[in-house]
Amino acid sequence: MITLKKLAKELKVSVSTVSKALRDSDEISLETIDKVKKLAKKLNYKPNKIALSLKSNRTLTIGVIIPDILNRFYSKVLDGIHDSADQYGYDVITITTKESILKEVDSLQILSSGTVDGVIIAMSEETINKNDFSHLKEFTMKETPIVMFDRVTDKINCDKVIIDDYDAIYNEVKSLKKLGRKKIAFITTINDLNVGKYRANGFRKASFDFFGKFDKNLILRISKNSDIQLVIKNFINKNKPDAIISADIVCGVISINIARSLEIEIPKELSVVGFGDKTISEYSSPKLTTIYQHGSEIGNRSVELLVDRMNAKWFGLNKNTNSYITEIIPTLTIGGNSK
Amino acid sequence: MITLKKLAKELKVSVSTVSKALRDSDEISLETIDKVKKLAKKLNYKPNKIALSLKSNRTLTIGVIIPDILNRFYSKVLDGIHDSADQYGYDVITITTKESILKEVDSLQILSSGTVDGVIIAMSEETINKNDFSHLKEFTMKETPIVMFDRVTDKINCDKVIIDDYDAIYNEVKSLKKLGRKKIAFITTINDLNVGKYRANGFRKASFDFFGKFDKNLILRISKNSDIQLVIKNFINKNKPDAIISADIVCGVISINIARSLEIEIPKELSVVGFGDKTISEYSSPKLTTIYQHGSEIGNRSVELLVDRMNAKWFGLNKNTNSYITEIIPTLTIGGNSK
DNA sequence: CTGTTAGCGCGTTCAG
DNA sequence: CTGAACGCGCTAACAG
Repeated sequence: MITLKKLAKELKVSVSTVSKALRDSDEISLETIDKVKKLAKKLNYKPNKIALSLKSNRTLTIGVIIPDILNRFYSKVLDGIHDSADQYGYDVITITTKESILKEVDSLQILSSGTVDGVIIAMSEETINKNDFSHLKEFTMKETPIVMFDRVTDKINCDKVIIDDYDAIYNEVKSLKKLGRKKIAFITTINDLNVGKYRANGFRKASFDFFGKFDKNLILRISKNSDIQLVIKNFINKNKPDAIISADIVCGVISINIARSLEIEIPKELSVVGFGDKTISEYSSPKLTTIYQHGSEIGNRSVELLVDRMNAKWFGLNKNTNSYITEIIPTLTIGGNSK
Repeated sequence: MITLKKLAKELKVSVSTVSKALRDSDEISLETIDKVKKLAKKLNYKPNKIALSLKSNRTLTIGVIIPDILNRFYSKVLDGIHDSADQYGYDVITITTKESILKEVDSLQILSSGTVDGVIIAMSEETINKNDFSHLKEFTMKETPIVMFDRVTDKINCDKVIIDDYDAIYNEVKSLKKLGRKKIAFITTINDLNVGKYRANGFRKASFDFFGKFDKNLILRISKNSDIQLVIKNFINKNKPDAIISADIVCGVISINIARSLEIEIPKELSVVGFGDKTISEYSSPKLTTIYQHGSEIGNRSVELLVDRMNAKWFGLNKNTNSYITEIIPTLTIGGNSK
């Protein structure tokens, strides 16, 4: 590794002269600057980030804690985080909890030993179920800023970024009704998550508002280990809905394909709407009507909020420490089969 | 931030006493050890990783450079990397190149300023197309070990982990023939990638070996911006294959759904095989016959190889510096529609 | 214009 | 048993 010391030795000057020369200090003669820079370039000198961090107490790295990197939504958010972080000059260190609260606690520990300047987190399923946020509470007591997204809780005071799950579904029911649909079903595999509940609530409320009643037979909750394809097939056969809203990212596509195999015409006899993105919608024919979650925007905004907090900390910019922002990223329904 | 210094001040002892006490040194009285540890626990003291790194010249962090985190294959590998890295006690910092050689060069720069102990990389598409590996060559000259996976090149000397793309397709043709298929088609959207070429070559060779000829009309190369669904539909109508092998992760599922919409019975009239994983195969009905890439295993092995090199560097273990390993992870075909 | 000194947080000498 | 001194690589305040 090339260090200032080595350059200094080679040039027979002091370390600080080299340091200053490389930063174009006007305390150093142009001649020396030139000499130093030439050698630095030749030996491909790179200032050691670790040493810089130790001095400045900033690592220019942010930590991201997510439940699962294989979940398409989270990988989209992560992608957005990467993009924005890159723009602001931050590196990203990611840890996945696999939905375990234990790993979440560990992750927070790891990140609180000075490796990152800030943290972005979506809580694990277990954390939500156990309703135990003590590790997060503890973390917010420290000086490292934290931003929560998607899986959030009122119990923790910090900036948050979420999508309007409730409204997304509510509005979907509304426009399906406008298209003349009369028997709208709701299929979910994520009812134990907050987001899943919000979406189900949106559906229930909309059913009341637009149809005057809510038929609970039209909600299909699928448990983790069941044969999704089979369950949906039976459900469609039994209930014959003319529209299906999927609360998650897979059931929409599956429903379309099942319906086709049952000789149901889409969108004539059945509209299918679900969360997803462009790639997901490609998987079915006709394409799924997709509620686009703006995963990358969520990532972008999370980084921006975090950067604001970090700047406030380092540069003492005017940022009210006691008031936190909860930002709601709207969903968008595009394309597909329901027109 | 709680430091040794603060603890020392609080307890009115010297910094080194605190340091030793925390590490159970027998130079320190049990009484003092107890006192120190109690306070450390109370204040939740965590040794500063940055300072440790500066001293030891090790960061216990590995850097990962991948073309795209939204690509399911790479996110699976990344997941495997996370798992193994975690086991070995390493953090993971990830950078995505978005298939740009420029970003790849940058990424390597970023990671070579002391932030990571080792690097795992899959090259960008642009790097491969331009055939320009100088930045990688340069990197291998430094002391930071590097492991390449999936997108690799002979030009660079380092450990590598790849899958047997050629054999995977070759064997697939073989078993489809065994099932009585006579007109096997090959659909690809990734012909400009090495892996795409290997797979196409496997198909070509197998066609010769098992059918005595190769009909190039049965290879469908789809360009980036075309309407995949439409192109495949026309292709099937025109060529009427009785089996389709998809070189990538999307065309298999799409083909099944298109075929169904054309009233083609699967698997009776048409078998469809493609790369993917369990989730992907759920997207079609009947399910896709899936060539499983073992993404996580690739990640696991990459980390293991890297850890070996890093250990060799730090602890001088017996590891031949001049001989590098190329590990081939076999594919596996599971389930689906072709029986 | 250049060099010396100090200090970021830590662990490891070496002296008391 | 305890503390002072040193060095990891770097910058900044202070001397010359």
